[in-house]
Amino acid sequence: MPWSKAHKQKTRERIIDSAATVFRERGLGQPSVAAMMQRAGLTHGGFYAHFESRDELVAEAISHACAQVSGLFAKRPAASRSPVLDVAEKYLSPSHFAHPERGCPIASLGGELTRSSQKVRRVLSNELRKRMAKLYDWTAAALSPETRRRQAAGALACMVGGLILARSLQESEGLEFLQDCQGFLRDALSDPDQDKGVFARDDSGGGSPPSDS
Amino acid sequence: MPWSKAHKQKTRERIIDSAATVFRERGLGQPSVAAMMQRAGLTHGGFYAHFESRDELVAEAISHACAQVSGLFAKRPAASRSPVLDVAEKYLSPSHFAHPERGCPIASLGGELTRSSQKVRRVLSNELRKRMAKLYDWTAAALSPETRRRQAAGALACMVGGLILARSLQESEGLEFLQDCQGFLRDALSDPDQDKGVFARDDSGGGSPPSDS
DNA sequence: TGTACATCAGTGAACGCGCGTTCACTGATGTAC
DNA sequence: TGTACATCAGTGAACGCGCGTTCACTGATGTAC
Repeated sequence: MPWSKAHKQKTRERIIDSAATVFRERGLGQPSVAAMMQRAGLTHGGFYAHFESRDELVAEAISHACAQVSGLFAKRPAASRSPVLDVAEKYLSPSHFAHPERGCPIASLGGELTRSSQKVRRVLSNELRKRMAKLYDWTAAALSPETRRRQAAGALACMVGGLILARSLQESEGLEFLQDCQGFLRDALSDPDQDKGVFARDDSGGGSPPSDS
Repeated sequence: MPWSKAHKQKTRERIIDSAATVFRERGLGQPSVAAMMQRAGLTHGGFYAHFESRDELVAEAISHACAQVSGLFAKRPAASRSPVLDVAEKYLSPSHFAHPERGCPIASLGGELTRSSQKVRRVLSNELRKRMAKLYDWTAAALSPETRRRQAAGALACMVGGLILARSLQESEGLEFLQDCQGFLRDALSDPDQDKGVFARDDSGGGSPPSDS
C-alpha cells in the first residue's frame, strides 16, 4: 500500500473543512467544486475520488460545521448563572457576528439548508434536537417542563434569528441589535418570582425534554 | 402608441409577483429566468425588455414580497392586548409555517439576502428598520426606552428565528416548536410587576404537549 | 366605417460561459527482492 | 543497502448541459386617414 491509509482521509477532511468555511461564507449554491478543491490545495479532478457528488460534500461540510460550533453549546464548568444565558451571550457576540464562515451554519445558511437534500435536512434536524435538549437541561429545574421547553425554544429562536437579523444590518446597527437581543433574553429568562441566581443544577430529575437523541 | 401604457407595467408586475413566489419557494439562486417567465405566462426572450438583469428582478421581487407581508405587521384596530403578541401569533402561525412562498422573505431567504447585491441589502435593512420601529411603538409605553427596544428586537428575532427553525424540523415537531416560541414571547412580554396572571405564566400541572391557542 | 400603417410587447433561436462530472494519465510512495 | 515495481492519490483536458443574455423577427394593437 504505497500511500499511508491516513493520507487520503486527511485530504478528505481538508476538503470538507475548506468547504465548510466557503459554504458559510458564500452560500451552498455559489462555490464551485473547482474553487473548493483549490482552496484545499488540490485540483478539481480528484474530487470524485473522495465524494460521490457535490451534494455529498455539502452534507459532510454542514455536519462538520455543526461539530465546529458545538463549543458554543458547551456548558461552562463553573457557570455562575444560567448556562442558557452564557450560551446566548457567546452566540450573540460580536465575534460570532463578524465571522459567519466560522460560526453557526444555521444562522448563515438557514433557509438554504431546509431546501437541501434529505441528507442535509437530517443533519440539520438532528443538530437542532441536540441543541434544544441541551438548552432544556440548562433551564431552571424548578420550572415546569412546559416553561422549560418554552424557554429553550424561545432562546434558541432568539439566538438564531438575532444573529441573522443583525447580519442583515450595517455593522453598528447590527451590534446594537445583538445587545438588545441579549438584554431581552436576560430579562425573559430571569425568573421574576423566585429570586435571581436560582438556576438549574442540571440533574435532569423529571419532566420531558423537547426530544430524544 | 399601439399598446396601452398600463399593459407593459401589468406584465412587469406579473413577472415580479411570480418571481417573488418562486424565490421564496426555491431560493434566490435556483429559479431560472426562463422558469420564472414561464410561470408568468411568457417566454424568456422578453425578459430584458422589462429588467436590466436577473439581479434587478431579485431586488424587485424581494421588495414586492416585503410589501405582501406588510399585513403581518399591521396593527389590529381593536387589539385587546399587546399588539406585539398579536403580530407574533400571526407570524408564528401554522399557516405562515406551511406557506413560505407567500410569507416573510427574511424567514425563507435569510442569509441569502445578506449575500445579495447592495440593492437587495438596502431593501432588506429598510424593511427591518420599519418592522423594528413598528414593534417598538407597540410595546408598553410605560416601559423604559431601553426595555422597549429590547422587547422589539427580541420579539422580532424570536419570530424570524422561530419560523426558520420550525421549518427545519418535521411538520409535527415544527408546529410544536412554534407553539413554544409563542408561549415564550407571551411569558417574556407580559409585565410581571403590573398585571401578573393576565398572560398566564405557566399554570399547567402536567407539562404535556401544547394544546392552547 | 374601414383600411393601411407604425409601434412595440413578446417570441424563439442562438451565443458564450461556467459548472458538475468523467477519464486517461502522471508521478509520489511503500514494498519486494 | 539499492533498485525495480505495483499501487493509487492527484492531475488536467474534455464532455454535456443549463443558464443568463442577445437579437432578428412576429404579430397584436391603437391611430391616421
